[in-house]
Amino acid sequence: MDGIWEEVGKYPVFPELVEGLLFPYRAHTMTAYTSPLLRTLSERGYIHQLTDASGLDALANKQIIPGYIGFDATAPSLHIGSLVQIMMLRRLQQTGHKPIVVMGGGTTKVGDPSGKDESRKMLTAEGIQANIASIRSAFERLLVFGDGPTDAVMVDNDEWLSKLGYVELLRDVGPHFTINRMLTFDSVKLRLDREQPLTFLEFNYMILQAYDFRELALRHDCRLQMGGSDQWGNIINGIELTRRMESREVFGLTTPLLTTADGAKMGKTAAGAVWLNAEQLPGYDFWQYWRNADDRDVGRFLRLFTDLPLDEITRLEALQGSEINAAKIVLANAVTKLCRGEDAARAAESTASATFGGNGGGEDLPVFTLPAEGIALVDALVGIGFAASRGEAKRLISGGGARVGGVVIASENHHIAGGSQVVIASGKKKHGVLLPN
RNA sequence: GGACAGGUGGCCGAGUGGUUAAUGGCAGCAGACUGUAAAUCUGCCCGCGAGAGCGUACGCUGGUUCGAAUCCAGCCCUGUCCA
Repeated sequence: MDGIWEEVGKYPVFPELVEGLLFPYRAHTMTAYTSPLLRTLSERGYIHQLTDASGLDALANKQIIPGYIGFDATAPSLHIGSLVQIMMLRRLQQTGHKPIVVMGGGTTKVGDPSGKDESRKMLTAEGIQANIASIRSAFERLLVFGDGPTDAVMVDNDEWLSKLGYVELLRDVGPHFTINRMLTFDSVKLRLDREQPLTFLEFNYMILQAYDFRELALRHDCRLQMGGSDQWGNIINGIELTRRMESREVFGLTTPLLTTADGAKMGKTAAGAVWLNAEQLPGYDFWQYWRNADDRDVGRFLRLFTDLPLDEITRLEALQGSEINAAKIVLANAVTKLCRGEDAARAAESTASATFGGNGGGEDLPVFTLPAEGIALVDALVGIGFAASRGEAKRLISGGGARVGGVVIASENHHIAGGSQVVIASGKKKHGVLLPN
């Protein structure tokens, strides 16, 4: 990739375009693209780096582009850190191309060292397959699967990777990689610089991912691999390998590293990741995550994670002061609807407006059983999940953060009477209902 | 296989016999201010216990000591260099 890219500010520049344009062409501006695909991706903020912008633009005008993104199967659900990638596949389909979802059943056995400063524990083959089955549902909401030319397909790279013979792989693929170059990759360098172990197993990840691209080019005539910016190196490897082994030209595109405006990695909260699957995170919490977005993120998130038209988004993100809250509600509703369905979005919104609007809670709040004889406040807080231990619950109370029926409770020994439903809260945002049984 | 350096709470990182449930920073939680935002300030941040206190915890196992994260021995793991 050296020589293709120069950095101007934080955006990559295409030298061949710069010459003709007198000013640095930035990948973020959209004017240079003519294909709906690249125009859309560019306008909505998905593009960070692109291997051959004009080549891909031309190809997208000419044919249906099968494009893929690989997903690890390290957990039973993807979280919203992957949502940009999924949405990008959605855009691909929306603009008339073919999304290929590659589940990393094989590569997850190896483990991608990118962006991780330590190895993660190995998963069993069964665990990986269970995760894949569970992850699948999220894609089915956002992509149309089927047999048509632009229908999405899902494949598992274990299908070909697990059949590879070691010596065969070494002979076919090995000559196309030099250790010298592999050592320069960030994923490797990070570990070496920090003097952290990088196992030979992980070191091979990039080779397998490169092999994937080649395999998909053969099987599905795949022309494009997309991914997060941390995947740039891996993607380039795949492009090179496909060119060298098959003499096929394929393309690569990465998204910007998605962080929130205050610099945090997207999708992590106190309670853990913001999971896409309802089994991992209730719809109300999912909705709240978006409702609580930083002001500065609203426009960006609307473009990336919703299908709202751009002029509408421009209007919403321009709202000033507390009015921006209206845009956040639009954001929360739209994303929740896409990922969880319309009912989930509606339920979450009405619960939120009841809870924060004043009187009582909504039916979407977490619930805990209130025994007839009542319950100690500490136990209720732990039971409903607002505190991890009784000690933590007590600290919450003594810090003035615990409420019963809207009233701050100062006593650690407070006992909630049984018999009638009551809302308890931790702080101003976490609410739950105690229901008599 | 050898030499050297290391393994501390979610992370980073102090601590080299008692005053250490363990400085500090980050992350997190709560309070104030607000708009369910940001920034800022304040408090909290292993478990149990109303409390005095008790129980666990500094890679693992054992030992020395009235007392060990800190000393000793063996082991496991990691890194750097050497073979």
